[in-house]
Amino acid sequence: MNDRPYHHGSLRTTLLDEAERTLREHGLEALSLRDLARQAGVSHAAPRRHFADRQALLDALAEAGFVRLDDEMRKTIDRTGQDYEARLQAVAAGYVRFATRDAALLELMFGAKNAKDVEPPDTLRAAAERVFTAFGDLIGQGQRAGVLPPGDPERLRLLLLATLQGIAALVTSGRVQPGQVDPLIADAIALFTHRQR
Amino acid sequence: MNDRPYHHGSLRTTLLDEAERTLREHGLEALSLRDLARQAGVSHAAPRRHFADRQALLDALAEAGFVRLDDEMRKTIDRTGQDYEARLQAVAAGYVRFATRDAALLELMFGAKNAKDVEPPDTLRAAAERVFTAFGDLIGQGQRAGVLPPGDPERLRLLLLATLQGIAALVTSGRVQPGQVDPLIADAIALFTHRQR
DNA sequence: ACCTGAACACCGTTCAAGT
DNA sequence: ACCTGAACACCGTTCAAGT
Repeated sequence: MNDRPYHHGSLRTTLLDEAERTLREHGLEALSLRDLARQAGVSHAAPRRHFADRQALLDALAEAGFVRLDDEMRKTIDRTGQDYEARLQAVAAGYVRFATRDAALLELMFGAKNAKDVEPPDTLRAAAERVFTAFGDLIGQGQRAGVLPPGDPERLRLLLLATLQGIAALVTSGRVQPGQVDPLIADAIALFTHRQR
Repeated sequence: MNDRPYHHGSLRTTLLDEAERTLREHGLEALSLRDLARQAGVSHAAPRRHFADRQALLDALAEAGFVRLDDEMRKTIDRTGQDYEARLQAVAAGYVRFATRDAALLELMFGAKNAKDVEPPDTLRAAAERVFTAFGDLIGQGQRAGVLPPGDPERLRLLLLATLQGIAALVTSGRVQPGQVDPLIADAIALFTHRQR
């Protein structure tokens, strides 16, 4: 512990990893720059070199979150076969799982509280964009497959995103049990595909 | 300012009102007990008599939020006529308006971050319950009117709630413009009522 | 019953100085 | 280029004491 060299070497990565863990296990309130520095074995002012301020760290976390979510989504799409409804169900379930496992991170990603007057950096916006594009592609596939109704794909995309986001919020707040998630998603998809149940 | 009596008289209410305003205008981060005390013209330790700690104030805010939301919902229901779809649209729009106007408050109400290990007080749970019951009633009306599909009303209620919560989240995060809200809600309701568009 | 004032242990942020 | 240490202005929380 004390034989650490003067230069940490990978402080930025260490801070981000540790921050993501703290966020997941103890929430945003518990995330302190001084504490992260302590865990990394550097002085409290050292993080300053890598993150201008606390918000910069949070933005970096959000961006990494979008990158990971995008990754997971694309992997899920690759893994599923040609059955569109099964694919949609899998992607939706994956999204909700991410959102509930990393609820505090998702809040950061959707910036409810930081969006007061500060603009998110371009790299964060771009990472978010990629996720939304992936959702758009998924909608397009469904429409071409005739499983989703025709019409403005943008509206369908927003509606699907809203539904998943909402289901995740209900789980996070304890109003829906994790076991209810998959049937709830199936219900939601049934609405979209106009299959009566 | 300085001619204030030793006993404030209505400190609790003053603190809550001021806190709600701060929450709306500057977000949760900006909410400090010491600052509230300062604005109320009392010492920083005075709020302690009314709120055991910061979390107790946040819980009280959340509870007041549920009470107000419940109030608004019931008023909206009373105001609308017999056209069920119009009523549903009005209630949904009202919910989303509340959620976007008081986004930080809604986060408190749905306790994403405080739900780490602390249990919310009974009064808060009860206030939340009343809102969810109102939603359940609304679903029941729709099913009896034959506008909503039959089947488990609980699932429909969760799905509707999730959709509205999700739409609000998209607005709050700036991914949906306020002007897009009403059409988006209309789209969502159309899905529920199985009207093709 | 309600509020004050001092005290304690934390923060984020800044900046001159060290390696 | 990267990190330290002291300093500053804030927090929430506690508690003896005042009215």
